[in-house]
Amino acid sequence: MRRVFVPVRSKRTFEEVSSQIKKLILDGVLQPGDKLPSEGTLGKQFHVGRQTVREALRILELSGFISVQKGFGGGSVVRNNVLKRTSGLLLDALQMEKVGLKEFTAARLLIEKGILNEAIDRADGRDIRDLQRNVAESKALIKRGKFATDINVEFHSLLARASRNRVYVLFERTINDMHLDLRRRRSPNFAIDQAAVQAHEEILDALIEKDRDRANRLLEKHLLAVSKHYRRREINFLTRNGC
Amino acid sequence: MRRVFVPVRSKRTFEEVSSQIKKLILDGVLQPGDKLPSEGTLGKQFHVGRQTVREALRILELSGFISVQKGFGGGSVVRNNVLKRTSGLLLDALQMEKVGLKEFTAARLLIEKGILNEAIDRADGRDIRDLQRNVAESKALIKRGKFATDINVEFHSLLARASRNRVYVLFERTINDMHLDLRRRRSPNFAIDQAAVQAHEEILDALIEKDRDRANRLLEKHLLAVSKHYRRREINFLTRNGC
DNA sequence: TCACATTTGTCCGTATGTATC
DNA sequence: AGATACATACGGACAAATGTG
Repeated sequence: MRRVFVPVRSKRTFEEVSSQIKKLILDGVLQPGDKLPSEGTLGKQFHVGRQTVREALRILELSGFISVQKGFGGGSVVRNNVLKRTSGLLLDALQMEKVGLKEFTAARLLIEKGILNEAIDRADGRDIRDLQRNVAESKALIKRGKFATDINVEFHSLLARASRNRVYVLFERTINDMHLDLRRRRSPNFAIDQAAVQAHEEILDALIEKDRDRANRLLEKHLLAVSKHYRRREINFLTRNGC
Repeated sequence: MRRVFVPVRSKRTFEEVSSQIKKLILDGVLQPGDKLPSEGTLGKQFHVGRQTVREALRILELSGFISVQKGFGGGSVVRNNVLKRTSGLLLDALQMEKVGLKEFTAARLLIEKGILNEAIDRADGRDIRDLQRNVAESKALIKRGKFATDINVEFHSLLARASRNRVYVLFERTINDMHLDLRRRRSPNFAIDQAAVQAHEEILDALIEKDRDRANRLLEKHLLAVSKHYRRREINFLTRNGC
């Protein structure tokens, strides 16, 4: 016998408003691109004040369900940025827990390997072309002596997309956000960008040839090299003031 | 050449307020349990109105950085619920994307296998005892003809904790939330609970004996059986109105 | 370039509900 | 029961942004 009594906690008004709107979005009644009424109009329709509406909109905005713009023709528009927003919050969560480099690397290895194996099975011509273009662009940057950090990180996002699994995409985005946060804490390093693009090229070759073992070996080597580099630099990972 | 121009977007006042408080929390200046000043006091200190403060607090509350209580002695208290909140938002994100059972199962397999392998290396006596107690309690429930869904789900959380990797813990929590959401859509099923606890017991045995191959085989069989059960029942996974 | 309308952003004053002492 | 301190909620007002004519 479980859950006979349901917890009685009276919802605050703005919570009621936000979950009503959220339900409409999840049910597909409101779709991305649809414009919500203005704050004042919403207030009248819900019979609540404008302040209440605003707090509800803040929640929906932070969750990525809507975006808000000021000015003439502005207002709230339904979006599908929930995934994007969430990865930012995940980063906060892991910062709060002061997650270390070892934990991050282990998780990254697992996720990226899973992605790679699915991508080998599922990648189509377009995926391959995008990955090749990514590597080519990165190599061009490197050749001109420029940093290729962002574009190298994007390689992994493209792989995730090729896996055709949106759960992977979400997890990978989180991992990538953590990674970018890590990169941001150190001075740009050309050698690591150079090594990364070379590794990516080799991994992509193995993927195209569907050589699973080689691809996994290369990926593991690549990720461990990156991790080792951070450890050598003694980066305080995911902490702000070194504590 | 990338990112020469940095996006200029003037922060709204409530965003400025919330990120200042958030930074204090992440830096450890404000710690869980600390009480924030009242909304009015905060407004005076930041030189902003109370509504602005309230919108900032809404953001922090949704993110899990604070909790707010009404009444005498109430107010905002610093918390560490970020991880907990985030998994709820992840669920929203995946609902929004209408993720299917196949994607869910693939991701679940990957994460849980990773967790199991780390747990085999890292679980200490206390972890083992907790897992054993979980299985024993579940078996007792089953024996008395009662459902053991919640406690069976908890088995996987305990495994995640034993992996000593908080990134895994977070991902596993997300997977578990999705799973519970799935279970909630169907009538309780005794057979699946019964099969699950048996699988858990076998997996735990293999874990204690550090028999990696057997543990992985058993886990895969267990998770695929669960997935198969849902597919047979033609559950509309992670969608609300069957579309 | 200059109003103008619309909508969000922000502030203030006030009243109510709620939980603790 | 009453006083207190706080969040919650409402309505009014003005500022700022933004597109239109």
